[in-house]
Amino acid sequence: MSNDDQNGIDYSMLQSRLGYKLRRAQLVYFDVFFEACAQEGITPGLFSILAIIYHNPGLTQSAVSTALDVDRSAMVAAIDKLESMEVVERRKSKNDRRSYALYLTDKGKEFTERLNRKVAAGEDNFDSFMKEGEREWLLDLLDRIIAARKGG
Amino acid sequence: MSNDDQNGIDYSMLQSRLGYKLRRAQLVYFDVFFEACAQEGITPGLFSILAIIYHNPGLTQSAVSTALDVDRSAMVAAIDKLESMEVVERRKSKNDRRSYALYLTDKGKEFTERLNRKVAAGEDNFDSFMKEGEREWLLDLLDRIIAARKGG
DNA sequence: GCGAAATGTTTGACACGCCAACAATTTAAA
DNA sequence: TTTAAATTGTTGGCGTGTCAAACATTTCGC
Repeated sequence: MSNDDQNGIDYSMLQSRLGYKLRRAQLVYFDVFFEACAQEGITPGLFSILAIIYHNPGLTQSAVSTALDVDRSAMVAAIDKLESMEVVERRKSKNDRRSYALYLTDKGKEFTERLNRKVAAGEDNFDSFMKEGEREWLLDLLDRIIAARKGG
Repeated sequence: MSNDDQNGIDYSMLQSRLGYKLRRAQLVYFDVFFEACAQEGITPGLFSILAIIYHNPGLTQSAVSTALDVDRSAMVAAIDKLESMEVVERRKSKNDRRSYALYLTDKGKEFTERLNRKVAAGEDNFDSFMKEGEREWLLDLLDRIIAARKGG
């Protein structure tokens, strides 16, 4: 077995580096993910926000940001954009006058469902190299990696 | 089976999205990778460059950039830094007066080997949640994903 | 020999993550 | 109850990384 690719480059030191391989593989799937989202005029990051709000209506911006593990300052421009697209709305919370409760509009719900179908189809369309059951196994292993984040 | 995490958030739409899970997992391993590199005053991107030059001495900057799938303009500052650390040197190519041939210095070879041990140890130290043989399986599957990049 | 392509390089735009502030508000402590 | 500490949304700055375009020098194809 060789450590060369088709260009004759020796990748020995990177061959068994999960950090490197995960990055390259993530870039590949990001393209798939991105292309599906772009068809609906949106980015993968914005889709993940919609996906969270869809199943968790009423969440605050901070709650969404911690759910997705992004900085809450990044949420401002994101919700601004989704609100300008009329798929998300900020409602003033009665309990806490500091925060907003986030909801999808009717248009937003339909938009998110269509987006979800498109993204899922885009990924499934790219799974031809996977053997039976491998996808589920991969998702499970990735979950374990994510869960082991802090001092597993 | 629930789609909630420990905070009671419903992740249904993201639960089986490889694009999302790969990104999260990559972030986790990037931290491991980054920490190991930081101990030697370097970044994961610079390590990958060293790893390529280590096993492929004499490569041009463009060859390294295509091998790592990064823009060749990004190579300039990277090699500048590695040269200032005296681990890499640009030698003028006799055949092609446009390009440089990249080589590791003796110091650079030792540096890269120590770095490689540290990065590998950092990853192995984080593999406790993996079952026997799972790591090889994962690396193989990631390779297939990367190889399927263009029109799989 | 002449036009096309490659190499290293610079530059500018753009996005993104990270961190530090800040005002308004809520919570906890004394 | 008064006061200190924490939270929320928001802005701004800084560093990074990506991407595209341009450029001079040099090489390659015809």
